[in-house]
Amino acid sequence: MTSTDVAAHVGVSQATVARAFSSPEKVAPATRKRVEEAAAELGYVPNAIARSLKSQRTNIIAAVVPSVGEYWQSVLTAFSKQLADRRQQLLLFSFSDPAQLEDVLTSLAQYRVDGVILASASIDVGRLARVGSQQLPLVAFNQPAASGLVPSVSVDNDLGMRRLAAHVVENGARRVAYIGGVAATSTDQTRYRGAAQALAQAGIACPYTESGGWAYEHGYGAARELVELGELPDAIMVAGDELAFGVIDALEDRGVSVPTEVMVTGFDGLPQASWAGYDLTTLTQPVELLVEQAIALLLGPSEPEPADIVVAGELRLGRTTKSSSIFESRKDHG
Amino acid sequence: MTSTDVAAHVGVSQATVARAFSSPEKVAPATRKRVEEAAAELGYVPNAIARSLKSQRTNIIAAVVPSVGEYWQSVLTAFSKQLADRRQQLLLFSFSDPAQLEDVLTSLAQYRVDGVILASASIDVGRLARVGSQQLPLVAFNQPAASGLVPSVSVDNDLGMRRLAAHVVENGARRVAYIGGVAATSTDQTRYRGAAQALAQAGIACPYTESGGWAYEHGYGAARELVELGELPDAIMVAGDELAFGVIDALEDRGVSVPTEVMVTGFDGLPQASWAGYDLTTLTQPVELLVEQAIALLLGPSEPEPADIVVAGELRLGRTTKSSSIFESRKDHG
DNA sequence: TTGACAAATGACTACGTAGTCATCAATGCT
DNA sequence: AGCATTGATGACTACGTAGTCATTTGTCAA
Repeated sequence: MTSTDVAAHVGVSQATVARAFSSPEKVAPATRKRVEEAAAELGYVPNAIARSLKSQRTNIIAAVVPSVGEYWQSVLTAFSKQLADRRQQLLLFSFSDPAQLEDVLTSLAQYRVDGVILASASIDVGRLARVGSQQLPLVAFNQPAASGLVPSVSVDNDLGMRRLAAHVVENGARRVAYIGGVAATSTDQTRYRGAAQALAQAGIACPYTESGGWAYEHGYGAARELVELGELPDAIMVAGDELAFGVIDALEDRGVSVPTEVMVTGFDGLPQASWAGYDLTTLTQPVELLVEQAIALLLGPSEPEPADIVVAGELRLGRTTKSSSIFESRKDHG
Repeated sequence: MTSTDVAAHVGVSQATVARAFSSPEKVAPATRKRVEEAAAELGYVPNAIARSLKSQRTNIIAAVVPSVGEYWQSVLTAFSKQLADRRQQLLLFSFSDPAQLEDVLTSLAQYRVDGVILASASIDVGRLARVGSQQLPLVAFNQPAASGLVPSVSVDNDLGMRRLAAHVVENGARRVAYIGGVAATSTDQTRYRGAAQALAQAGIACPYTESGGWAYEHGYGAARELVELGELPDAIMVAGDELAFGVIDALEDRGVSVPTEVMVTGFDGLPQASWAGYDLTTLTQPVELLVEQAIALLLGPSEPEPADIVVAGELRLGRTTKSSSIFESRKDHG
């Protein structure tokens, strides 16, 4: 069923049928009505493939996103919603292993999408630059390393961690440990640096432990080791919420009470951070806003010149840093 | 940069360049090599849009998925992974409100995808039938109502709930309450029926409470009301894991201990069910297997005649139904 | 009444590819 | 040597649409 078929049925030319759908104002109301009725009757729907070929616009945005991780899923949800509002479709490319990225980018290139959102901490800078060098509109999402190379949108990792650090210090923490995700990623580095520097200003050291991933079990494992080594700090700052959930569960499984004995902070502001079971102190990323900015960069009127948009997050205070009496007394003396 | 450009550069015809990419075995090795080198040099990548137009296959599968819900996110992840393995792309159509479905299906029709996965509990049967009546390959995912109308793949909701019910009875529960999601959905109905019938066989009633949604806060709210009404049962069977997390947190927030005072079961087997903080007894859906079956139906060699594939889930026993001494004694006397 | 002008529509073509068919060279067989 | 067969390649065209340009129709004013 093509526009030509409909045209024959109505007794007009194919061009008129095409116009009736793509620019209705150029067709006389009476004609338009006849075309629409015939289309409905025959079950005709414009072919987006053919339109894309002719018009050189697909109305499709590709998202390259890691296939695991609570955080990325929430980002994906936001993208899908906001793109739908703008009548764009989302072509999803997910990968579990950075090694697959090569394949992903290859098949991505074939689809002539209108833009690409690159969301992953683990894309190395070289590859990024190569992708960016194509004429394809591209936005890096929450990838501090992309700064300057390609347009990017991120939460203010540094500021966020500083605020969390200030908060735990204010609540009386004097010894602080940091549990990171993957040390090789720029996100991990930026966050740790923020925490370490803020703590250093208060004269507090901040030893770093790499958990090796961003998932619950990585956090659980890292915290378990910390407990087994003894010497628990007053607070553990964790690089991501999902890790933090694992840290909390590992602590409590071993009889270490949060926050009475150890405070815990996260980062991301996942929905689960607000669940009563965790009620985590964390930095909530304004995901909707970040996504909005990313889409604006992509679909904006002009070519997005390499712009780096950094948005501040919001401090969420949960029970995991409620100052206990121990810390309170210490605060008084400090 | 088109195949014609590459052809001119190499000194062969456009047809040969096209063949070098789409069916390399039909091109002499030497020629193929020259074409590949020229393509790499010029940065040529085949245009999937044009190919789709010509070949009438897009290699794109559309997924229509609710934009919220932990469960759907895990399903989506599985689809995206498995489709990538089969060199298919995933075009994502998400919706937060069933009213948006009309729009979604309209734009979906334009893209001439090779198949559609319809994953939602809240698509009404009439609409389903209408979509199914097109010649478009379609699979309904976890939608009991689709049976007979369109090919479908689901977990065995009935069996799963029966097994959970048997388990709580075995652990000594005598009074059981059921918290559902959205009563109008077939998933909710099927699950409740399974639980109610299994419990009836043990002579136990199973009052149903609708929570009004599938999210954490719906479960939390429903459980809070249950507590405030007093008369707590021995066990609460919940229609979904995410709801169950809310139920557990609501109970413990109000000083009701799980499982000592009340047992809780879920359904779905989300990753978080295995987190130590919840360690939920639930029915784990074999998501990877379900997805595999759905894709097989879609991409299978023949037209998928309306087949209903039902796969059994796996019982996961967590601490939320560990039989306490109270129940143990009761079990002895039972 | 006629010329000027706008609105509506039709004819035609290009977008980039892949499949069909034809052509040509090389090989194997009798 | 002559013929059939196979493999490699080129010419050509269709896929379904939208934009360009030309043509027709209708309207209004002088």
